[in-house]
Amino acid sequence: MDGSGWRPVKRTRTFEDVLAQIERRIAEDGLTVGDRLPAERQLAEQLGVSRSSVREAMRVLETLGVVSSQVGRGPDAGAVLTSRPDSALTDLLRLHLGLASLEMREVIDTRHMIEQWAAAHAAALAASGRADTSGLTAALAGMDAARTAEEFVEHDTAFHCAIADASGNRLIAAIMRSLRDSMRRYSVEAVQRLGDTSILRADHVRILEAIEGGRADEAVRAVSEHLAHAYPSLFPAG
Amino acid sequence: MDGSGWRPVKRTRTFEDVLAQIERRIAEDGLTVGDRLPAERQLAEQLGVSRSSVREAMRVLETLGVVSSQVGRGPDAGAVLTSRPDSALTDLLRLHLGLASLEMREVIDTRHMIEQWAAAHAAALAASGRADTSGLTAALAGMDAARTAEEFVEHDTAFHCAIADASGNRLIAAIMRSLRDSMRRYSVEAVQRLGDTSILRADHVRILEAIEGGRADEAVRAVSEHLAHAYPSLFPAG
DNA sequence: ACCACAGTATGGTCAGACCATATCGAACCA
DNA sequence: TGGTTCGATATGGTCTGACCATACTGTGGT
Repeated sequence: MDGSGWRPVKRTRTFEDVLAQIERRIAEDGLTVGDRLPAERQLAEQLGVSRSSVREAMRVLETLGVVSSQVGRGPDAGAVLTSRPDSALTDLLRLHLGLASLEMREVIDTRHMIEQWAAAHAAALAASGRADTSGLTAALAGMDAARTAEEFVEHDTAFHCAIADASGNRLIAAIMRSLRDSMRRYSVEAVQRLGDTSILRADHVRILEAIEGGRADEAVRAVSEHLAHAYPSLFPAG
Repeated sequence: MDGSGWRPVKRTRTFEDVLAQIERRIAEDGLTVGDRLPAERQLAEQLGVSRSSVREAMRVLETLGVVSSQVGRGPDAGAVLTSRPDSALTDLLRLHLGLASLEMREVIDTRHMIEQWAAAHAAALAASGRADTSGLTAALAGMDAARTAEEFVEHDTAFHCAIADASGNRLIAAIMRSLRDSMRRYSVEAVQRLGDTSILRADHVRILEAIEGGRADEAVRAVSEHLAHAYPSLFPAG
């Protein structure tokens, strides 16, 4: 070890530096959704790095759902700040499920937790007239019109995501969407195994009425029993 | 429109193609944590793309906590499959909070939800002797020894993350860790405002005893009242 | 007023070079 | 035989410069 001091144990890669700079600018300049970042070449020159490094930083930001890149020219082109945590969470779940570092059981338990919370809070908001339940009835109609398990699951997903939306918490809604996206195949198989969806329909109506009636406890119970109906193998005790 | 078929509405960028190929190989070859991906140059040649595109794909995978890159040579060098969803989630939350597309209230409500769930399930596991609560007592001791709000919050975070770990759900534990990381500053301020931490300590003991005693309902109540004590402004009704 | 077309700024991609790091291996010495 | 030294090599990290595809911008002609 030399006496002139320590070099950091972990080197800082250039793109990480670029990331930090961009994050700093977002905070200092108060940038928000819709604002544009400088062009890649311009950013590279400003920061004294190569365009490759800037691009790698952009890939990270894009992966995290913070920017969206558009080619071409004009006001809509370039890297625009957005807020799409959904796809980031979905990718994360899908890849970690693929690596077998997460099990489906964990995903479904998480969904169960969120589902109950969202239903309770949506009901509480509805009780004071601040919940939008139009998406729920629309999804219900979609399920009735569905001709395949895939279609059914699509609208079922929309129904449950609408509950999360109605709960007023965007983080929980984003997690819900990602959970449903990453377990789509599993859900389709569950519906196919079940065959008859009339029980699920009755559950959905019960959930919807509990939420619109502002009865949070009843909504939680309804959600819980609904999941037991949809995945009987995971909730053996009922 | 030409008669020879459609071009996709959305172009597929090269690095997205690389990502799909890598994901396919993970699934087909049954790769898992600890396995190595081919070297960047080799992968580029195999897929017929430039190294830049491979590198951008690597940045994405690294961002999602799926690979970890090491320079040098030997068995540990190169891109190794890992499973670190925590930092990915933390980055995601931090950036979206920075963009003001998420509010602290939403984060704390989510934490409240997870905290209750984790406490209940940790208690249930403890009732059948399958929960490891050693991390809880260690964190408790750490809080007693803390001399600053920062130190206290650090061990407090460890305590609550240990509950999530003891719940046996890695996804929920990862979310918990990310939530706490992204609200660290807020927690420190809350503790400083509070001044006296003896109430929090009593809460923690109560939570720990409820979990170790396998009393899930009591654990949920204890957690809820604990959060009300820690953030009185957010839970006005008690 | 409209349209056609060249100009241009943007991201997307590639090729090739060089650097820093860490291991491997052979040559060399004790 | 055993250890050390030092070059070879494989790896990711970075930079440069070029070219392409895309989509707006502005100009000029009708």
